[in-house]
Amino acid sequence: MRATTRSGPVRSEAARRAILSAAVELLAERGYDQLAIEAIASRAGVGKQTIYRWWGSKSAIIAEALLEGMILRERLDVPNTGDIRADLGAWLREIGDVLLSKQGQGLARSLIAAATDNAEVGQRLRDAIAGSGALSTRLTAAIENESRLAADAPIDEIAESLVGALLLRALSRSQLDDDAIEGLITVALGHAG
Amino acid sequence: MRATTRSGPVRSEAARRAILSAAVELLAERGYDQLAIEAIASRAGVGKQTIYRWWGSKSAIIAEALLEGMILRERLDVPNTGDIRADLGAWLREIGDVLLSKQGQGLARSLIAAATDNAEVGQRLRDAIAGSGALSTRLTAAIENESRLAADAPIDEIAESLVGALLLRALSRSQLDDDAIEGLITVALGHAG
Amino acid sequence: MRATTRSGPVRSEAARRAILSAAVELLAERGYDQLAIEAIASRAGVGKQTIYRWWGSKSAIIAEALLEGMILRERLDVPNTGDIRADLGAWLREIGDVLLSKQGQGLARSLIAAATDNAEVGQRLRDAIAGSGALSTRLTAAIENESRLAADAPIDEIAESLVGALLLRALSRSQLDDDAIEGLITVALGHAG
Amino acid sequence: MRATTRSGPVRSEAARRAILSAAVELLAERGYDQLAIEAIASRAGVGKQTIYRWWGSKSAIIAEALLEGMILRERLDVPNTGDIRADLGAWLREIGDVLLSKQGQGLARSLIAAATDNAEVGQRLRDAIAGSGALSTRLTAAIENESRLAADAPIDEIAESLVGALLLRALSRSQLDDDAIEGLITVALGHAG
DNA sequence: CTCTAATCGAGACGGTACGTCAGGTCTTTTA
DNA sequence: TAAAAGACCTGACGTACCGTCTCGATTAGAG
Repeated sequence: MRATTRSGPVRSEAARRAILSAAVELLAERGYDQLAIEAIASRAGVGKQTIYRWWGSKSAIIAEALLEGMILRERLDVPNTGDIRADLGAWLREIGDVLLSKQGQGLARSLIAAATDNAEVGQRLRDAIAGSGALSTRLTAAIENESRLAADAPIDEIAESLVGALLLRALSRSQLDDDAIEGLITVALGHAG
Repeated sequence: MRATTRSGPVRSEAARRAILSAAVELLAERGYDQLAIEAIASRAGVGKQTIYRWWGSKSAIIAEALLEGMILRERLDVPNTGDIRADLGAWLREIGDVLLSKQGQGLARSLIAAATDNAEVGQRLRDAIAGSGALSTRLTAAIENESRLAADAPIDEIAESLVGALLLRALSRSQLDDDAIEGLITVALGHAG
Repeated sequence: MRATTRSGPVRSEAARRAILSAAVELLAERGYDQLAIEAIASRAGVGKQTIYRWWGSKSAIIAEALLEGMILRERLDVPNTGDIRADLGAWLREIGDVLLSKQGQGLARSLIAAATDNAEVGQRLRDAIAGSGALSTRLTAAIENESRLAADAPIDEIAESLVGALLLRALSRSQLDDDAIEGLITVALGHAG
Repeated sequence: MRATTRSGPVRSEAARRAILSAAVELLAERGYDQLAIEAIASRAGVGKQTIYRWWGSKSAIIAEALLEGMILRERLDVPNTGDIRADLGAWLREIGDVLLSKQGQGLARSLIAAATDNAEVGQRLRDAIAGSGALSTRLTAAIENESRLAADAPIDEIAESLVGALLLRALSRSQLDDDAIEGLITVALGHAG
């Protein structure tokens, strides 16, 4: 008894990449709501069926592009100068520029919109920004080396608070000024009376 | 010199309310993406044009319903027993039930989706939960009476952090368990090492 | 006992004329199918209800305009030089110019379209061109004075044939060249072998 | 060097026929003005886009149905007993029944209405009744064999006169009685004094 | 070196919803 | 109480995409 082995051509990597690229481009240009599968297919020079064969929805395409680092790839690292307060400030400023600036607002809201109809996008978005990645690592390091954070500081919730505040800003279209950044850091790092 | 007064019939309040009600019902039933203007019109027993005459998009309808308190009306008050930590815990549990429970998740994500294409929804969503309303008031009271919060605690940012974290949970479909609630409160109220 | 006299303003003749004029203008500009009651009202500076109060349909407006001679008023007279053949030729050329020329085709087809949904328009169109008016009169005169037509020539049917042929040309968008005019006259005036 | 052949699915003949049939049915039931593309699509069990993909207007559908002989197929032949006068009488009576009778009036006016916004319908309508088809043929035969028509009788204009008269009758909703038929035949076949 | 099966680009198909236009009715204000 | 203005419900318009389904051509193991 043998496993029946498939014959015929194999999935085209070129098509896959073209689709992801087209999707990312169009997401930036038009926003998630205006992003049409037909437009992706056309831009990628691909038949619609090739998309439907491999992805179940447009949010799944975005999820995969996110996973491949084709969106939000750079500038999400938290610096580590030894001063957690300064580092968080720099990071918030950086990420605020990317996500909340005039040009970037669309992107942030597009990703949020994608997350609303695909759990995986939500997860990956969270991971990409707050996740096991850079932010948590930096906070952990701060506990050990900087004694500014209590040893039992709730790292996950700190990260969530920061990222959640960013999300809320993106939704309400408000910029992140210096005072707000200061305030958020104060909350994150503790401010008991 | 008088202002020229328009003659002719006046906007129908009955139609306006029927539209808002239908929109709220359908939002809960189907979610924002599946919410069709035609369905609202049909459920409200109204012509589509009557909707387009007064609102520019479906998100504008949601924004108005939010303003009228037709969504998220109840259970958003923060209790005041004199113990801010306990009160915040109760409030988070309550609101977590509304927004993150099986039935409620749709609502939270629907509101977020609506916010992604309408700044006003974003603003009002923020106000409705974190706004000048209950949460800030309770935190201010805590500063004065409970000496758990420093006098200069950044109240707005605390509220933003809490609400943002809730929305982030809604996006990534994670429940709010007791540990998470504890963590969030610790962040909110300060936990310096 | 007195007759109860109606109070209040009486039908506005100004409005009536404005409506007919606007209808005639728009009929010429846009054609019957594109002729909208709302456009007539707007152009006439009149409320829609003022139209619906007095007319049952847009074709009824056209019928009245036709009756008032606001359409097809001029150039429909048949000349009478004593030579019926020459006179019919001149008349056909004239009317052919009005109804079948580039600019006029629309008018002819518009009137035909109006006739398809209003019997009165059909009747009046026929009367206006072939009717008790000029054409029949001229043919009758020809019988008496020119002995080219038999005394019992079926005048009504001759007129019908000529006008019908013109309308048929309008429908099939064919011009009326000299040969066709000759042929029609030959048919009209008799040509037995 | 070969012509590049399109790949992909091919036009559905079933859909095409269903659309034409539905259109013809609805034309008879409701008349041209009340004929809605949506109703055709629905009756044919077809998406609207499938109609718009292949036809530019509802009149184009009627034009094609006319070309396919789905309308006015039967009973338009002119009999040939050797007596042109009798034959034309029979034909006029026949066609008058079809087009001008209570049931048929709608059809005649519907076709005329279709012709007013589509040149092709006008042409085909003319061809179907007066065209190179039966009527002209019969008249030509009469010239050769019956010596009732002069050799140079203007056949096209005779046909036009007859059909035009029918058109005018249809527009003015008047029946075609025996006297009128006699008169028209007299005009058609010549009656010089 | 064929045969077979799956992939690909293309795009037609039955649908749903869009946002707009106009129809005919009803309501309000002004004259 | 007619007339202007215009809101209302209805229904159809023509368009954009949806997700499914053919097509014909191409391509890579299996026999």
